[in-house]
Amino acid sequence: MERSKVLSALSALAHVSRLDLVRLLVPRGDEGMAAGDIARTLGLSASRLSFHLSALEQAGLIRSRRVSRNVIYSADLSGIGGAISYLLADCCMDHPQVLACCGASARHALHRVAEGDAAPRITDPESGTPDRDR
Amino acid sequence: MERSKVLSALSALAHVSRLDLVRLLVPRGDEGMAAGDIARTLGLSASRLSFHLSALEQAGLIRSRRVSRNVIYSADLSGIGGAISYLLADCCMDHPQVLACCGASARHALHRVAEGDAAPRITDPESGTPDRDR
DNA sequence: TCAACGTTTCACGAGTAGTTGAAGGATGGA
DNA sequence: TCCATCCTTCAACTACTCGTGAAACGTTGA
Repeated sequence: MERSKVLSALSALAHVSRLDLVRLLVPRGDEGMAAGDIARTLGLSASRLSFHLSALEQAGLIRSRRVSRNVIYSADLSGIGGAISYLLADCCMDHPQVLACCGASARHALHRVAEGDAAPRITDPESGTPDRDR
Repeated sequence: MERSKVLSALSALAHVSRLDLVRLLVPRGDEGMAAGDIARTLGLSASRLSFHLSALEQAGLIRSRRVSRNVIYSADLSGIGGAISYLLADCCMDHPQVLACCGASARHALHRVAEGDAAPRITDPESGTPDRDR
């Protein structure tokens, strides 16, 4: 992941509403959530939500698709993972003390990953994602 | 780690000079680096550097100590790790697809951590550091 | 005590991000 | 075609962040 992409991802995440947005969308996976439902859940005005959503989308952390009248937003897990990965690997050089802070739960989950329980595709969005929107 | 702390850590990292600062300091471990040397290395003015350093310190990502006339800055690895850990665990709920993006090296390192080989050596300065700018 | 050095703080101007409310598309149903 | 609904974009404003240069601060050695 390029540095400029990581920087925009970090500044996108450095806002309480947008962090809430990601927290809300990640567990919902590809199913996602309509913008209106998100606004009601988080108590944001439509225009403010739209502003934050487009910031996150431009940073490659979420994606959108239109379904009839609604626009469904879902987390871009590889984008989020890419940013975290940059911090761990390129920025902290996988320093053991940093990794140790990532806790037992991650370790657990990583074991699951190693055993093949991971979600199907992890591939880079740049290459493969075409045109679900516009 | 509290949310407000994570938010300030993220916005501290969301700046090219400060990301460079962390990248510079992490491989130097506790040994750290004097502010003047950092300024020369990164080509920053003294006042600008001081501003960025105090932003990082307030966010809990680095720490400082005075040694004679110099102020030595070093990475706070648990602070950095705590912020990344929040992103992985609290924000992404250790989603396997996010963890999968963190790459083979982190997985390797985490396995080492899980096996109890955690954090014995922290300082590892000149050996393998890929400092592109110096 | 004083000068030199390394670092921080301050004041200022410029640029950018965040919020609000209103207006502007896109879509679906009558 | 018209209207309601859902969402985005725009304009205006405020608040914040960034960068520069100058001054201030703390430490050291003569």
